[in-house]
Amino acid sequence: MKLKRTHTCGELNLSHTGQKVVLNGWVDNWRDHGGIIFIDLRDRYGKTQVVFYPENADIYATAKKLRSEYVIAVKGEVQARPPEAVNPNLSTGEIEVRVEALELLNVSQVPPFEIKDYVDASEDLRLRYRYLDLRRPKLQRNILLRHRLAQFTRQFFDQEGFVEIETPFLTKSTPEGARDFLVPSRLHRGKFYALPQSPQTYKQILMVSGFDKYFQIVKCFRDEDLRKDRQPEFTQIDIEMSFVDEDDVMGVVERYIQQLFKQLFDEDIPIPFPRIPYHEAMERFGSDKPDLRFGLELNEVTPLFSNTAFNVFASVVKAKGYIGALVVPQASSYSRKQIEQLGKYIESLGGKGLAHVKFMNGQLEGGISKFLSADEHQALKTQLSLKDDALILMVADTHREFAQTLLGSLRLRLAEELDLIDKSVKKFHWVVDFPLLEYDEEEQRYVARHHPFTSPKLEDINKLESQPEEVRARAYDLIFNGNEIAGGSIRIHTREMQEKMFRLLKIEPDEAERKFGFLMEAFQYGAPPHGGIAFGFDRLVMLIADTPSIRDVIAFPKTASAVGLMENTPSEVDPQQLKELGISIENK
RNA sequence: GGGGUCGUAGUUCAGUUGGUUAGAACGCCGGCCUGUCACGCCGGAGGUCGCGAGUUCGAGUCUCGUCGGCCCCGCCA
Repeated sequence: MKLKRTHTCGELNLSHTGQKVVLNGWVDNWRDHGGIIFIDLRDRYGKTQVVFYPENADIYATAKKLRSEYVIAVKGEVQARPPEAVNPNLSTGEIEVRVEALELLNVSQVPPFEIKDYVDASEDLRLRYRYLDLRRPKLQRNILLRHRLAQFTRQFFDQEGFVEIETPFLTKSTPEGARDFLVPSRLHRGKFYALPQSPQTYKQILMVSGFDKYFQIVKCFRDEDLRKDRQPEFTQIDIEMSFVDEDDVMGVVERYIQQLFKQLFDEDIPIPFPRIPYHEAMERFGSDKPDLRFGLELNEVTPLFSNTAFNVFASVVKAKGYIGALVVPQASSYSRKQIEQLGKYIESLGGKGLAHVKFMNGQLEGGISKFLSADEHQALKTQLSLKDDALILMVADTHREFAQTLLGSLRLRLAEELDLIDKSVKKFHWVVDFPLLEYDEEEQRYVARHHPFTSPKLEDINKLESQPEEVRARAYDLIFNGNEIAGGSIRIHTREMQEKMFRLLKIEPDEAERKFGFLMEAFQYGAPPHGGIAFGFDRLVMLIADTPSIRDVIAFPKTASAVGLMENTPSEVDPQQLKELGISIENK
């Protein structure tokens, strides 16, 4: 390549007029006027219009053949555009480059879709040709934002005295939590490494080592089903600190978020963030990650129906279940069909159904109103402070939290349909006081809600054996506009407590020893009290980039079925490779 | 594992009650054009209607199966 760039395609302006410059880039668009030819040259910094005149026959002949996505180098003089030809939509729109030399660096086939932000292509096609999709300004902006966030993160935690330490990817499979990705060992036939679900145990051991404040921007791997905000490999900002309690960890995180928005976007985020106990979040919003940008809170109405004749509610009351209501104001125009759709939605989530009544002209009508007594009408009216034109949506289920979750999902859907969310608002808050354990019906035992290294609250320790489900954890989740973006806890740091926890989880002592013996052993050599948190980095970037999918902020993501469409992963391997590993494949 | 939804030209889509030769826009190819910038004008090529069965005189359209994309439930300490 003879012509090496002196400038990028985004930086030239009137002040460069008269200068000889060289630009390298891709043909974004071409306009051949017969005599004069315009090319928009594109690189990641922007676009610059270059002009070919017929004077130089050789160059002009080559220019005639230029097509979309050809890679070229041009040399020429920066000239001011005629006033009527200035393009105000382009940062370089006041100038153009009059080409004196042209080097065709590479041609391109006609791309399978146009590399333009205003041209759509299906996502599978864009994933198949990810390198072309990544040429688009929109995706480039996301990737560059991700880069800036990563750089800010390193700078912030460095300034706060944190040490970035790498932990292994070839780790040990653990019984609790997500399914592991396994890596067979060639040197130890029949044995496997596991890719880390998170560097949890390593970072705790680094605390035992005295590193005090650790962070890492690190890949994690979980072999579970995907969602629009979940990929099998994803990135965490992993943080751990010694000699701290909840307030210290939450404090660092609040400063991090505040400075992030200040430095990157000059936005002021007030701290500290509100803290909402888990129980309250469920009661008021039906979610452990409530979106606080709008109201529409849940109302429990179970007691109103203690003697109801309405069978559906009566059976739920009898089973000590939960009946809750959402009151949608000025919604009497909701059509029968729309309400039916909401009912189908509840059923698709596993609910038994959605009951509704309308409040018009001072009384309840429609829906289930005819099954309710006059007293019940009055009680609903009073307790829900009903005003005319309200739509009341009710869900009942024998399982209290499940019913609340259904209403929580309905609440989000209604907010979307009724446009209740002010998208310019940024709401950060903590959810705290999570239950330490939850009962797993399938496994017939308690499992850790967060993870088995989370410390119980001191004041609840005496309930560990008597009322395990009552014990609260020293855990905290950070919620941003209804999305969980970070979660962490104060950890257990003594062998005794850790053993007790494993016993509660019905993990046999010899299994605990095999899987976590190294951690418990480390605790015996002066483990400091410690705690930490981890951010879902991709999710954070996704929310800040305001894009609907985590795939939009990952250079090479997988599809919903965990397939890499560009490189075709996963794929079969050479039988010789399997032989070396001592692995044979069962018939499918 | 379960549910929903989509699949028609290179791309994004339309396609009526099952009925003649499946359309549009953009892109692509050829021609014309010296101030355009999502240039313009003229002409042209381009289709295994995802795949496989079935119903029917006749299927892009209906039925069943299957594959793939996306979304949700389960799952994700």
